[in-house]
Amino acid sequence: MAMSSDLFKGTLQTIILNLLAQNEKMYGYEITQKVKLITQGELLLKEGALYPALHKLEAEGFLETSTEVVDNRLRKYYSLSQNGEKEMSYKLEEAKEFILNLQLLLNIKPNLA
Amino acid sequence: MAMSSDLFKGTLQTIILNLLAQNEKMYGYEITQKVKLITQGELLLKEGALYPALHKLEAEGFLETSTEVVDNRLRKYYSLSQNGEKEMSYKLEEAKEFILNLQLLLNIKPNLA
DNA sequence: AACATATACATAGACAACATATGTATATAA
DNA sequence: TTATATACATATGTTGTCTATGTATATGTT
Repeated sequence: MAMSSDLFKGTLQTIILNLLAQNEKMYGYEITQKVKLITQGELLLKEGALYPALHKLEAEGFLETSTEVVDNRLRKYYSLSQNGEKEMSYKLEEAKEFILNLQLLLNIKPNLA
Repeated sequence: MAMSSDLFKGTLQTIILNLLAQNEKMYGYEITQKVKLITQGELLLKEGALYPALHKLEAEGFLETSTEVVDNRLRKYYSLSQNGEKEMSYKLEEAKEFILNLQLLLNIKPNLA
């Protein structure tokens, strides 16, 4: 990643799982571009961070893969397994708690609701 | 730290600087208790994380120290230097950006305003 | 009196995450 | 022809935090 330094450490898995929850199936390069788009270029997800994270999530049984060849280039699609959906829900709640606590600690106005 | 896993990685310096911006001077143990109180025990700041972080911030010139003896026990008070105040402002803005981007990526409703 | 817990500092070593750098390969734009 | 975009992957290094350990005093419990 880049720019905002290492604040995103620890959130990468949550981000990946959440994107896959919203998109059904995605391939690695697509994820990097999606993240870049959503954050307007402020977060640049590097291959050295992404691919090991994907492999780990797959090894843990949270992701399933299928490959396609497009324009003579390989695409490895990832999608959430059932366990992956559970893990995603869990990590999302955890992230919400994290954000609230961080806002409290930094004295930032928290979400109204 | 504990509980919410390693989500807080990368935010510790920002948290410390911000607490010192709000409290003028604090000692290490006090910081751990303050964090525990604010997060209702969800974030437990460990000495192995806190003290190295304080030493690093001091070495970088962001913190100044003074010692006092209370009840025969040493207290090492930390306070923000001028550079520390600047750094705090910078890191706070960075943290706000981070939270917004994270909320966007996780499809969580961001702060209204 | 003995023991555990709270207060208060500190460091050594392990681990995990992410960054940097590098590698392969095809397609397209300049 | 060269650079950039697409698309995968891994080896190595750095860094932050955690675990564990150490010292020492004060207080609360049994």
